[in-house]
Amino acid sequence: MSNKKVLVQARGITRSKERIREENELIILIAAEKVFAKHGLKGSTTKQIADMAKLPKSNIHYYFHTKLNLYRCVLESILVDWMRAADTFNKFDEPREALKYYVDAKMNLSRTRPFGSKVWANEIISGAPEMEEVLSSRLKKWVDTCVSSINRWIELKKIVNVGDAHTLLYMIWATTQHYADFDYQVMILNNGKKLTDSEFEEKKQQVIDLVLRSVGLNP
Amino acid sequence: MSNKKVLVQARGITRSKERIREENELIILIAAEKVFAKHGLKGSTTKQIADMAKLPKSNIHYYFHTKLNLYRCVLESILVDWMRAADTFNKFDEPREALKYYVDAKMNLSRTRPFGSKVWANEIISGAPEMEEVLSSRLKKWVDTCVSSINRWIELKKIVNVGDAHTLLYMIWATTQHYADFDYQVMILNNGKKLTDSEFEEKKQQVIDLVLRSVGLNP
DNA sequence: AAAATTTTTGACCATTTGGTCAGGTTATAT
DNA sequence: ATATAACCTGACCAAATGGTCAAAAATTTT
Repeated sequence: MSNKKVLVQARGITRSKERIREENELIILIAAEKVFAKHGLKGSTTKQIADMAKLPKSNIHYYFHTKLNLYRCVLESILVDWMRAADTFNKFDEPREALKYYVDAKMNLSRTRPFGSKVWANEIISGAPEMEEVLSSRLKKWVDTCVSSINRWIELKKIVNVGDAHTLLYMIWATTQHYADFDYQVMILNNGKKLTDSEFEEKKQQVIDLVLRSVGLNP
Repeated sequence: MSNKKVLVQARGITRSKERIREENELIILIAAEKVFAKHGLKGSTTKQIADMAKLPKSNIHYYFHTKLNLYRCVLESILVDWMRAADTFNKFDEPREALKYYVDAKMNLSRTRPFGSKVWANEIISGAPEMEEVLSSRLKKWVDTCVSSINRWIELKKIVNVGDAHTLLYMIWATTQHYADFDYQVMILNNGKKLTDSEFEEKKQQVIDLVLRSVGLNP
């Protein structure tokens, strides 16, 4: 019996069944994201996830059936946040605004959801066995519209001709995600201390400036 | 009995013992690098590595004793190449040259040794349990000298003031390694086709130009 | 050519792992 | 209040895994 449940019952309150499912699925998803981030799909064990969630292992299987299914659910839940950040790119006509807000959104995501970024990174590094379809359909489509925007900016001479627009996009992805995926390395090179919020804000602004200058815009 | 051995013996030639060890260790290291790149340390099995090397599992243990030791050897062997590329940065006084040749070297490494880059990425993502010391000693020292160079360029007004020099360094690392670590994603977004050599050369030049412009240099 | 050394490998083992299941508990509908 | 449905979990299992070992085969040394 969980501590939470004991507390709740001591007050004579009962959790509704719907709430129970909702709560536990969220607890497990959050725990799984951390464990998958650190060890990848194959390297993570359901026992580790259960311990992280402070639930018995059987409970994980009760809610998500298999480890692979839980993994897919984690990826899916990350995708939601990811696509929301992606939207910002097409909200602005001017490259200066679009790039600035997109980099800002991506950096914030790296700060607030580093484990999610790591799970994605692991998935892609290992050949995207579970995300192949998402990549070649949803992501491809989104990238194509971005590429069009960038190419239009180039035609209108609003930014420098970068050659292939993908190269710019990859630079933005890689640079912003670096602060999530390689946060441990960043910490070590920051004299062993995690970046403070204000240090992170500084870095964010610097990244924005680097990106703007890289396409010939004066920040 | 391996095919190779049969061939060799059919010609009445015997391999020297030293050569045997050298050869097999290399075969295993190359196989292990591929498997570790795809599944990480915990997710890779000695059986997978053995199959990839086309050797019996016992043979892996004969040469490297444990999986962890083999993993460390793989990391060590990657580090050699990695540090060689790093040297190019300090070979030039002018930022234009230094940045150009460093990005060039890093991009070439991503092209020729993608699996090594992935193993490193996995190691850092999972908190660098085996490479902590290397990171905080060798890498830290190298980064410090780079940061000094960059800061000097800024003082001499040879490049724009980028704020923290680390930010620039991270952008270069992230962007160049993206072509190794996320090669699968790059392929999908390149209409499912691997980048050809000439396409890769184009990308490389575009990355160099982006980096140079990002610090205010006209490529 | 015989002894010593190194390499090779199948058989084996203890442990770990993902997953099942029966039986108990808790909440909800009637 | 009782029946039904949902939730919970310890005990269990078959398969996979890292690693061992003894004995055979190949090579080098004497």
